[in-house]
Amino acid sequence: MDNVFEALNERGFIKQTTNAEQVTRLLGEEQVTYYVGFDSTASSLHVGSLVPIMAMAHLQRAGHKPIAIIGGGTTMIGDPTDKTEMRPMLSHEQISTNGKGILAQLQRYLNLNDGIANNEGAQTSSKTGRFLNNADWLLSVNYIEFLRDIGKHFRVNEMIKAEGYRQRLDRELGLSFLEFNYQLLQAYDYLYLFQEYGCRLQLGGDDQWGNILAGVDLVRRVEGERVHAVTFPLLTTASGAKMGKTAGGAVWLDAQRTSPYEFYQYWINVDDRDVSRFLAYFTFLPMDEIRQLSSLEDAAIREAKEVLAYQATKLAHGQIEADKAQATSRAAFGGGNLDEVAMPTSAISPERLDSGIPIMELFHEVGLANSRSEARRLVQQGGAYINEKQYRAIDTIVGSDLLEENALLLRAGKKRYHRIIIEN
RNA sequence: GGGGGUAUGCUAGAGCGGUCAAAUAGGGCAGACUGUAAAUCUGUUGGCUAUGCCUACGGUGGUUCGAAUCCAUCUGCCCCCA
Repeated sequence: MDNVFEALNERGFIKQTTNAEQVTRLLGEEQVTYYVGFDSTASSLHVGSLVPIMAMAHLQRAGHKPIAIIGGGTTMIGDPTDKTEMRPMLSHEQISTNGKGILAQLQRYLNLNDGIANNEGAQTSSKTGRFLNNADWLLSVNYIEFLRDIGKHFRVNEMIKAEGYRQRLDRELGLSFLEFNYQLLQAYDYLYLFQEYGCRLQLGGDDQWGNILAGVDLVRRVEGERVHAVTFPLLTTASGAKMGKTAGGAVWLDAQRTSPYEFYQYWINVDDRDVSRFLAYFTFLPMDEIRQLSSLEDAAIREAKEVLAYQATKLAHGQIEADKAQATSRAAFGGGNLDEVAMPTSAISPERLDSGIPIMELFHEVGLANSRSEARRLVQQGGAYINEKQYRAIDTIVGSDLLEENALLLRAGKKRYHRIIIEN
């Protein structure tokens, strides 16, 4: 059987490692406990977090044991490395609320227990991972002890050489002492997880390399043990944008924020040049199959995109939702039967429709336009369709005469659909 | 602690006291072209009971017939000195 590390590497997950050979050997010889920290500034993860999640899942499938932590303690400080400004600080309660949402999402990909609440949980196997909040150990840290036990291992001279800090210092942007400590806390996380759970591998985005290494060093200094680090490349789309950004903002894993259909559409609409990379990252399909899909050209690339969208949606929302999303998408764009399809739908009373509704009001109400003015523009510019017929007059009144099989199919622009059915 | 600067629409960034809902760029949206892709071109981009009205240029007060533009003060951010 292939070594997981090699498999990950083949899929493009590996950017830097402390030592590729040693990591490979470690993963081949024993069950390794590994950890990844997740941003807990929101109650949902977005597709950008999918890279670490998928990597964790590959590792767990190979028999290793994950720990996912949310930065209840560190988020309260704000990581200075990737930002030119401070990150927002959140309250403890806020973070643990967010954590619940994040855990639920991670559990779709990983076999994880809430390590905080029900550690005694029933169906745990040796692979079952943990979900922890670093606030649990960071908040109780005693400052003097921390300085003495941890702080003494850090050289300020070295810390300020780090790219992230240096940028902040060079630009005279200022770096608060609070932020300067971020690295120590993250390093301490690693030490703690090593001591408590025998964690010997940390993974993270490449921007975390410095912070992760600080942890590796700390473990070596304190415990005299060699632990490892692996980073993922930071994903951008072919057009240079950050991964997972779309018109309406981020693409979330939470079905409430980004519906499975929208999620599916995100992947379908991915840039051609991103397809093969994304298949490797965001699906579990064997590489042979991915290579085959990647060889498709021109319009046929859409087949590959469909596979990508279906697989990614299935992972995030389950097969049933993925099937629905696919059917909807196919119907909407492939000329299939739109009536049978699950798309955003709302109901309207027959009385209201009988008395007629201005087209602007209708498009605004169902969310295809954010305001009446926007709806007006949409109509004027020829982007408003009802039952696939374009309406350009802003004084159009939509009445029951337009019903087809008791429903109205609204479309805004080329891709956004909404169906209206009659209430009964 | 002292001195100075800055605060504008989704973002960046212009803005003479009237003609500013506010230049320009990016982003977004729509149209054309396409493959539900990219690139390109065009239009559009505060709200509304819509040839007009309302709300907006960090907060609050003031000067003025009239302020995003002037004054005072408060707040945030930044810089210099200590």
